[in-house]
Amino acid sequence: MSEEHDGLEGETTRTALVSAAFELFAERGYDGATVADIAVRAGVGRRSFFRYFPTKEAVAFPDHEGTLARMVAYLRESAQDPDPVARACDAARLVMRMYAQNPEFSVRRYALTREVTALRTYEKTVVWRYERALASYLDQRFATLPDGGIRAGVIAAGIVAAHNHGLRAWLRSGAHGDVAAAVDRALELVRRTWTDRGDPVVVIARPGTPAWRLVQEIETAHASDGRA
Amino acid sequence: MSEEHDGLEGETTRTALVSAAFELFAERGYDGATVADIAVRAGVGRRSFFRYFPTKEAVAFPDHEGTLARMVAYLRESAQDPDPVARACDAARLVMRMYAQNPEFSVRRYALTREVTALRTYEKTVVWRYERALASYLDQRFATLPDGGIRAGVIAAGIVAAHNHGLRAWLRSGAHGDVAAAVDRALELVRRTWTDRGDPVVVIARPGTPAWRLVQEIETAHASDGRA
DNA sequence: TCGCAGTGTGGCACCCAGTACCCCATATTT
DNA sequence: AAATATGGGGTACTGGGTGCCACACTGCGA
Repeated sequence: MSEEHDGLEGETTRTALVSAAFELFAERGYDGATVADIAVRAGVGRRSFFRYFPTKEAVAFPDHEGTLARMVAYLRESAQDPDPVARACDAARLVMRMYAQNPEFSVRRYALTREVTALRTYEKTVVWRYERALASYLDQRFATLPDGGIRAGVIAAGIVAAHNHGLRAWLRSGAHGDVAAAVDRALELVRRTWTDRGDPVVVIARPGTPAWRLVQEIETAHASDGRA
Repeated sequence: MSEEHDGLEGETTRTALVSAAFELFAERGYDGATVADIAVRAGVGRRSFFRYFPTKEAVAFPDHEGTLARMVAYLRESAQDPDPVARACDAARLVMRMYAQNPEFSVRRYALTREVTALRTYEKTVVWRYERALASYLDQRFATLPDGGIRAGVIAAGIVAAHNHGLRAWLRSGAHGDVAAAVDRALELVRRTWTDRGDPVVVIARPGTPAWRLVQEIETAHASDGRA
């Protein structure tokens, strides 16, 4: 137990490892910094590094576990939402917000991830977990639909792709501009094409038909359009 | 140069490494078989293993490099196809056919990949390369569309998800049934929702209108529907 | 026939991530 | 004060991956 702590005890060693890692990655690059180096700078033993992070790559994505847990919780309480696709899009926005909370950190990590193969690989497994969460949620909601499983997988993949497209454009720009707007725009494309718009209604009206009659016709047609 | 060769020389050491690897994986599991073991059984030095495969995981996916190359070539010569989404779906079918060529091998690899984390991770990077190829192709074709980049990414992700859904259903079944049909069904969902169907045509015809007149109306309307 | 490059291979030696095991310090309990 | 849980440190080991060098073979020109 050393004399100098940065303040809080308990959660600090973890964050100390993260900042030490990113310092060293900036100084010597990812491969140039060993786990032993990181542990030394963080003031802990090498062995302790692996108590906090299962692999060296994991230290670069310290906040994804929590976000995934929040997403799963969010989806669990969304079992009754009338528009599952929109709800899944909202769940994806949780990830965007996590990135938006630390723009500088996110941008640095993005740059690092672009150039280090091991981190790109690890990132894919992280993204995969999000996609799986969305897909299994949609799968439940689509249980009664024909090809529900396929739809669920395809839509989940589309949501993740759209979300990441918007997010990465923002990251490439150096976190200038509005992330939420970029992600919203991308997600809206997915939501629009996959939320069931139903069949178009054709009303045949002879001249002289009152307007309220037309409205009534259209509304009853739309009302009977839902599959439920 | 040993006395016993299996026949062909030159390409054989690579395939020898692959079969040695799968033998040992079946006997001792993935982690139980070291690269040195594989090399010994294949009759080559440990160092030579890494001349043929960059990592231990890569030996489990020996045929994906070639398939990716074929997909890229196929897409390169598809620059004029009127229906890019359908073309991208066809490109994805190349992967399905590669799996269908060796059903037993594919099933065994699938089982192995399910239970070994390292292989699942590696598989994601493989899939990622296919998705990137499809996305960049669609991106070129959608260059003039608004949100073309987003569409490209989303559709590519959807195609990959649909393809893998059909493929994995077949693999889980032990390679019984028709892969092509399963993949076609899944891909058709994607193609249908993303190929521009244009606006529906409404023909107003009074009683007595001859049938050829109706057909003519509809066809001219459809002909002027394309964006080109 | 003799070099001589190019290429594929084996054999080290080495680095480092990740793990099993043991030990120690502190805190809590009895 | 002794015993016990707990969390972290240290050590040694396994195994993937790399750099380097030496060696064999092949084909080429002198």
